[in-house]
Amino acid sequence: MNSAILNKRPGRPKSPEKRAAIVTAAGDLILQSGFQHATMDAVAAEAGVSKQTVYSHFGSKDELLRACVNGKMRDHQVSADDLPAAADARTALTEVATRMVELLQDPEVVAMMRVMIGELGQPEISRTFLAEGPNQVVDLTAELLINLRDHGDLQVRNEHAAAEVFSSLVKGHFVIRTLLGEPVNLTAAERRQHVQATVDRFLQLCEAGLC
Amino acid sequence: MNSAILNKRPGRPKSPEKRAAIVTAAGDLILQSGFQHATMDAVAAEAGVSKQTVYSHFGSKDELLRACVNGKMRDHQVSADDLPAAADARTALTEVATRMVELLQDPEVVAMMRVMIGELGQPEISRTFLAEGPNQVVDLTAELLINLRDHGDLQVRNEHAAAEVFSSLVKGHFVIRTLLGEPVNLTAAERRQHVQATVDRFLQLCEAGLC
DNA sequence: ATATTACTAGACTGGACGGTACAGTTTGGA
DNA sequence: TCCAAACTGTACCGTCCAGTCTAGTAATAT
Repeated sequence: MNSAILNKRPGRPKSPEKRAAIVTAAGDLILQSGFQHATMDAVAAEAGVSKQTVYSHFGSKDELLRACVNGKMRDHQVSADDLPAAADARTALTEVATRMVELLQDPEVVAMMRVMIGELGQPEISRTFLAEGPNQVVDLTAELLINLRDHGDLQVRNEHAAAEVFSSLVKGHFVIRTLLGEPVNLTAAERRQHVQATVDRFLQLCEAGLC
Repeated sequence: MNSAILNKRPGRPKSPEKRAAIVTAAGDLILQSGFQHATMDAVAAEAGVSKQTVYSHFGSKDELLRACVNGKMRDHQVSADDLPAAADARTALTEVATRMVELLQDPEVVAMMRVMIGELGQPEISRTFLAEGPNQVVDLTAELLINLRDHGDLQVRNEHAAAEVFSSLVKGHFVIRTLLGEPVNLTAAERRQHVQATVDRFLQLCEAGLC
């Protein structure tokens, strides 16, 4: 049935497992030590696969890396479904800020940002990353702010500017430090404290009409 | 006199001009297209100098790059001298924010950040950059806040946390966008507007006791 | 069973690049 | 003037790496 649909060609089909192993290996290597350190030989070895197999699944290193980045982006993608439903501004914003902090502390996410920033080479890739990552977060936050204004207890002047302020406050000085290699290890308590302070500040700005 | 001090060795002295040309060439190439794209051959060609001369001034590529980064850092260094003297909080903060925005828009600075972030290779270099760059800015801002509290019209709870909030607000969403390759072209008016909004917000937070 | 394709293992090519060697030229100090 | 060292130019070495080739083996569709 399905085989009739999936296999139009005779002979041994390509193993999806091997393909997955290759992508995983490449991802690991990239996030471990950057883009150009992930050689095709290393990928093949790490995936437990011959180099030729790598080239049979992916035509070139570029293609493999693109597939790899796309996969990672899918893994960490945020969408409208992630928006909290609470109409109470403080609760909703606290929830969002917490998720944002978690995201920013995720080593995979950080490594990905680092690679994206360092690799000027593929402008389309970093463009996509920006759109699906940071910009997407701001856009979704703006959406949330509109919801809170319309059906909640928040006053917002310019939702997009406000969303940028909020995300800036959440990011704080952590991101740049992490990107530059200084390990930032927040305890759960510190994370909570930062989130709360951020939400307090943002709410204050909204009340004062400065957002 | 001085020649007796400067030249202990016989023979032709190394040309400082060539040394400078090499560093400049390397800097240009690095900022243009990253770290590993600046090959020694390219540096030599760009500097109008033979490769051997490059190696006579700098023992290795690493050494050249270090010298190069140090030079750039000296060029853009901020120090306590840059702190505004005004006791009026709004004036002083506006001035600082303006300088920060200018710094963040400087293509050289951005390129340097990008290189530092992308190049995990030399931890000491990026560590230094962090300390002399972003961290230094925050520290100096904190110093300014103390001055304003002690001799001015500002209330600040925790000067360091406040400085981080301030710098985060100034940076906003621009930095990450720029780093990811999206050109952010602010008109002078937009820059002024952003600075003013930032200062307004920060002052509001201070008055509310949230900084 | 057979054709067809996937896969392995390893040798290989070609180009890029860091660094060296060397022969000859220039430049400055003593 | 003469020596020592800085330069140039070019050839060269070793290494790394993307990508290819080959010969043999394993799996699967017909």
